[in-house]
Amino acid sequence: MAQNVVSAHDQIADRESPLAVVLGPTASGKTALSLRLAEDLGGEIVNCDSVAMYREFEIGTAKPSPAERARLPHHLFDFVEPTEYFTAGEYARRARTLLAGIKSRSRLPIVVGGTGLYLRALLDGLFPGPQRSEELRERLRMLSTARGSTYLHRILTRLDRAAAEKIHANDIPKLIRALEVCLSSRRKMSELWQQGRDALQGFRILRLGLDPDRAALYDRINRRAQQMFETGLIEETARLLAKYGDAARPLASLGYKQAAQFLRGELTREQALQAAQQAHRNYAKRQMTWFRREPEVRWLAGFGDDPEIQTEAVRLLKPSPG
RNA sequence: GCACAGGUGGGUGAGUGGUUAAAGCCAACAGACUGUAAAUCUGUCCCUCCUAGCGAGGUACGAAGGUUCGAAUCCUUCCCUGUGCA
Repeated sequence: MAQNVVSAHDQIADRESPLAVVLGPTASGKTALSLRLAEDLGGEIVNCDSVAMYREFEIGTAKPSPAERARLPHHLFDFVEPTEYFTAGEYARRARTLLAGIKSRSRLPIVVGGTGLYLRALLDGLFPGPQRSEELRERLRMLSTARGSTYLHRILTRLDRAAAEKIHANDIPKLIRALEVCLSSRRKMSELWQQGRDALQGFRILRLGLDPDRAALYDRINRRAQQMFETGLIEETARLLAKYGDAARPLASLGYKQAAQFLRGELTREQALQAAQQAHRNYAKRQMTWFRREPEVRWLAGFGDDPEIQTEAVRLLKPSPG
């Protein structure tokens, strides 16, 4: 059934145009696959990788190289300032605007990335909740430090029992968001949830998922992290630290965090590398857990830079004749 | 060769006679995720069986013996490892 989605929709709804999504864990070859797809099918790349959206974070994010980007249009890379907070909601708005533009040019949008929440925000939408409030969060964070996360959970239970039951008492960030929603909207978050999500309209979505062998993936992750260290990740981190201090948000993310620990003398270079490799592996695992739940994914058992996988992917995306 | 220190589950590392199949941490595996998400959190984690439980049985703290109602914990010998002295 899944294989017929393209042709079936072609017949029924000609107002819907195709949208390709390439998802998969870090280092699975999403970039390589998306380039091939874009070139074969006349596509434009739309990034869905939260850290690659930040300016000045280059080596640790494995962004497509300038040469690769010169081959065809790439969107939503390098547009967030390092000190800026960026969110899934903001991403969804920008990406949707972009998608509409690509559609109007009759090109194939190819959304590529590993950030599950952002992808869901784009495709399925978010609930109609308030945006983040730094002041409120600051107060909640202080409360959490002073009284513990269980205390936050108790407050949430009083404000919104249904939401509290879904969030574990130890999960501080999610507790803070739920409290923020309840307090600043003066409504229960669980009620706002029931209003549903604003799913993306006007596209028939074709999800391609990369699912390489786990051991091979971990091996590739290790090598790539080492390569990042050898090709200037530490220098890049030092530059960012000097320029922004801790204010640059992605400095807390994979690779950068460990490079910063090395620079502060908390780890040796070797320890930092091993910790970075470990963090990338753990991340890949979490991504797989998220994407397994993604609906209607055509899984490809291999890496995206494998020509056979690419050919299979192209075939899946091409409308079947007749 | 002698003298100390030590050998614990995939790793690290507690435990020094009895609620100990053995803390905690890590890894691994599985899961959650509705505006910080490359974040954050949860579960499982010796083997087998089932009526799936704070259930039953079997193994287990370098090895082999011993003491004891009872040992990872005490004793003996042996084997390894580190450090010091030769």
